[in-house]
Formats: sequence, C-alpha cells, structure tokens
Amino acid sequence: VVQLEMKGLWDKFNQLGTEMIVTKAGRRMFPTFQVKIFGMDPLADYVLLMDFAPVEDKRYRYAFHSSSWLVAGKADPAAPGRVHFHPDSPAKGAQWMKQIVSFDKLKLTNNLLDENGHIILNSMHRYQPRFHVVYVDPRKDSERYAAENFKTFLFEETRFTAVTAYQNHRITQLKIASNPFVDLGHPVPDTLGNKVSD
Amino acid sequence: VVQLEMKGLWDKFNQLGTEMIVTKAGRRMFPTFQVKIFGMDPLADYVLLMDFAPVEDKRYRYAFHSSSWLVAGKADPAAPGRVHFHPDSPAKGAQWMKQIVSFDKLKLTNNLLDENGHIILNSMHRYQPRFHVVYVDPRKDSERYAAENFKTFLFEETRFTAVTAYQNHRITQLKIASNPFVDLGHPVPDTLGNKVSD
DNA sequence: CCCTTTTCACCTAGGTGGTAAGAT
DNA sequence: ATCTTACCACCTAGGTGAAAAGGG
Repeated sequence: VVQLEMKGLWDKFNQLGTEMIVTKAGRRMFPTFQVKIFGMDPLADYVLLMDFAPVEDKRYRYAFHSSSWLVAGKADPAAPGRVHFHPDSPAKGAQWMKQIVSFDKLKLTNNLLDENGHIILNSMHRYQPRFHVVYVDPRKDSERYAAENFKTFLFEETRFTAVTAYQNHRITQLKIASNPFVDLGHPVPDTLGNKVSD
Repeated sequence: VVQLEMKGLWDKFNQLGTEMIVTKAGRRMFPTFQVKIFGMDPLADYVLLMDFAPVEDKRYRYAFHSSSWLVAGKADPAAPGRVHFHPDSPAKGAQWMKQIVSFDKLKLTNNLLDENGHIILNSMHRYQPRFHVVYVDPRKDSERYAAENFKTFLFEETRFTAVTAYQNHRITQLKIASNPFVDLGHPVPDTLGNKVSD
C-alpha cells in the first residue's frame, strides 16, 4: 500500500494543470513526489525507483488569450527513457516504512545529452510519474519471479506538462505561494503583472 | 582495512594539539572524521559507528602565557557514554566501499542532559575517536560470534581536547584557514565598534 | 580568574522565478 | 510567435569564530 504525501497540494496544482520546469542543468519537481509505504516485509530488501511515462503521443502549446492548452501536433521523438533510483536503495522494508520516502534528489532536464543521470523529458509534453517498488528476491532463480516482485503505483493527480518557462500564470502564483525557496518579495511589474486572485 | 581521509590536515592539527568545540546545541567536528574502507564483503550488511574514549583520567587547563596545556586535576565524572551510528547503517559492503564514509552528521555537546542523541563530552578533557565496524552476521546464533564480527580502528592523530572556546590561537588560525564556513573577511576592529569596510 | 553561554555577522551550498536576450 | 537559455537577486538551511555577557 502506498499513500501520496501532500495530496491536497497536488490536487490544487492538478486542477490548474500542473507544469514542471525542465532546464539544461536539471530542475527539481515541485511539489516533490513523496510517499508513505505500508505493508512491506520489514526484513526484506527493496529497491525504489521512479520513471515518467508520456500521457499521450502529442505535443502541446499554450494559448495565452484563452488560458488553455491546445494540441500542437504529434509528439516529438521520445527522449531517452531513464529511471531514477531512490538513492537509499537498496534498503530494508523497515527503513522505507519508518518515514516518508522523498524523491527530492530527482531532477528533470530537457537536455537529450544529459550526463548527470537526470530524467530527460520533452518540453511541452505531458507526463505521468510512476513509482516502482522492487522486492529483492533472495531465491536463486529470482529472475523467474521478476513480474510478481515488481509493483508500480500511479497517482493521476501528479501528471504534469514539462515546460522551460511557466505558461499558466496561476501555476506560477501557486508555486510561489507554496514553495519556500521562492522570493516572495520580488517586485511584480504592474504592466505585465495581472495578478490573479484565488 | 581502513584509511583515514585528510590525514595531512589531521596531522597539522595534531601537531598543535587539536581542539574541538562543544556546545549545548551540538557542534560538528572539524576536520570531519572520514575514512575509506577496503576489503569488506560487498554483499554483506555492516553497521558503522563511532564513539569517543577518554585518553587519560585527567582534566586540563590552558596556560596562555606559556601556550601549553597543563594538568588541572583528576577527570570530572564521566559523561554518559554514547555512540553515533552512521546514518546509512545498515548497508552493504559494496555501498560503504564505493565512496568515502563521512561522519559529518556527528555533533559534540557538553550538555549532560542532551536529548538530540549527540555525543556528550567533558570540556577540557582529551578524547580518542574510535571507529567501529560491525558485520551483521546472518547465522542463527550470531551472538556467539559477536567478538569476531566487531572491529575497532583508532587513529591517534585524531585525538583532541574538547573545549567551549578555542584556547590555542594557532588552532583557531588553522581552523579559519582550512574550514570554508569560516568568515575570512571578518573585520578586526581597530577601535571598538568601528566597522571595517570590505 | 577561568570557563561557559548567547548572539551575531558572515559564510557554504543549493533551490526559486523574473527578466531579457537568443534561437527557431 | 513561440520557445529556450543565461544570468540574477533573493530565498532556505545550516555551519563558522568573534565578541560580549554570564557564572562560579
């Protein structure tokens, strides 16, 4: 059993259409993907990892006038499929369960040639984060049981569009309001700065 | 086999008589105790930990005029003996060996009632850091082999005197010169309260 | 006098969105 | 037009010794 942390915040973003920044150097996700895990064998070893699946075979663009996303054609060639192993892997079930598991080291990039092991995504495409739990089977011919030792968990409210700059201004505002790293006192130019209240 | 990292720096401090600050809230060591480990079983689990043994049953004081440490009597009652488990414990030999093992989370305190799990030391007393490797024995009656599964490593160049404020000015200078967190440009008031520009 | 505690300016290290310029 | 990049000021988080104040 896996429970998504900060579900309320994810829901807020998801309602507006979550966007995640991708940069050449790699950018963390916000909100961070975090889960609580129950029901593991405390004494067994597990490997935890994430990857990102394209939601559709489409490319998008954002129409500012209507504040909405439009299909802009077929998807670009898929980026190299990478996975991110939780850096504490492998570890015992007891260790994973005793506190929230946080993927705050995971970074997203749009650099197809990235050499830092970051997750590579196509900007202006939608993705579904996937969380995988692998039971490290102590049996000799463990390959035979690979299927049953591998479990995947999806949370649809964590879907997002990869962008290199925020498109929906309300997403920007929600990021600012909920991420402590953001400079709240930064001046907002009144010409462009149509602040949307919520 | 265990190899002390930054041995050259430890030697420099040791020559002058290393001092480590202890505070109520807990203070890290500088230099940090770090080791490289060789010869573990890559697939076995190990627990790594440190503790601190009094070097003598004595209390010291520092004679500023002669810039030397003098015995100031018998040791104070021993502080509660605590150990610091490396936070990655337990982990496989392969994980421990693939990079430097750093005890940078370890903090020293003089607060006998400390509740943060820090190492409690008596100020103005000398200590020998000890590094312990515990092999997690998979055998049923592993308690019987406790002695052989427990190995201790000492580096005499890491001995130090616990202090609440630096005594030897040359130790202070060496800390400043080698610890990046120290404010090198800190103004030295030529008259009281005159801030020096930088 | 000797030692300890508290506060503080300044540092490392790294995560933010804004902005303007660049690219397609 | 649309999207990307580089740089920046400002933030969080936490590690320093100096200095002044406190205690025995």
